[in-house]
Amino acid sequence: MDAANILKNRGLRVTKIRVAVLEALGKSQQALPYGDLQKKLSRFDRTTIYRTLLALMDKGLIHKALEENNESYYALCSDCTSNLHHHNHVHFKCNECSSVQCLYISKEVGLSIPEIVIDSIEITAKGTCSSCLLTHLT
Amino acid sequence: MDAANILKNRGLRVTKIRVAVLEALGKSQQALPYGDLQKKLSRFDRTTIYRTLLALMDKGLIHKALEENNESYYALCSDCTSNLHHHNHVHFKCNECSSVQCLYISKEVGLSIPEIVIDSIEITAKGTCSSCLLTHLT
DNA sequence: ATCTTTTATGCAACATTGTTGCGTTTATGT
DNA sequence: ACATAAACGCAACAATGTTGCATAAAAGAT
Repeated sequence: MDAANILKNRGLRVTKIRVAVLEALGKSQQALPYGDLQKKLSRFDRTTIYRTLLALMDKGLIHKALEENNESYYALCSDCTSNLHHHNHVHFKCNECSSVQCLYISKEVGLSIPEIVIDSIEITAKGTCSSCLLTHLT
Repeated sequence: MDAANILKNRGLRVTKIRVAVLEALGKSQQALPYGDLQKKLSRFDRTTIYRTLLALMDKGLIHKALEENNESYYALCSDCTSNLHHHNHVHFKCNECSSVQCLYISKEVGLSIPEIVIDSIEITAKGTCSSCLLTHLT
């Protein structure tokens, strides 16, 4: 399904920047930091970029994969709806190249703590990504 | 051990703000967001607060428990050294009161993904804290 | 296709967070 | 008490994120 129809299905108007954001995140295998998005979308106003990200997050089309050192990394959602966000996947950040990606592995972490109700659990793994590992071999 | 000796043991000079930060975090059962620290430490310059946090993090005395919505939450480390940071505990954020705390439960999450090397795993749980649960009962 | 209404955009202004350079002050060992 | 190395306060700056408002664009109806 193309970006325009994805937007319509969530009750969002089809605008250039929304399509551009979805396509930018869709093309990338990785989550994109805000700075990268701003560079790619420099023809749009910064305010508009922020509002676009908020709108897409609100409708469950994208999510913040990671927030670190004041950088937010955004990625497409795989199976969120407007009302329900499912993010039971793992986020991975490479310590060498700082790339962030969503690992779609099912990882159920059972946690139960007395006197506390746990609704969701986020897992962030850090290490070395495949492309950085490859460059080590040379 | 008091704050002054903790600082000396890590090769840090004992200054008012470092003691104040350690005591503020030590007194609180929760991780403190930067904004709260700034309020508590308003007698010090903002720059100094930032540099203090960096110095204490560098020596493994405190850590960022969570970074969310551009707020960093800081907490004391339990068993980090200058060289080695152990953060294999769980961070918990209450969705209602936004409080953040470190849960010192041992939770080993085994994750292995082909072509990727994983060094560390961070777990953040979200839900309702005990004090918010109590207020629901009334 | 044009009109109308609702929504989104761009711009300006502002708030907050975080960093850097530099002169002054403070902590520590002698 | 003194010397020196480190930390502090201040000013300036950069980046991120938000808000209000006038203008422009999208979507459905005519």
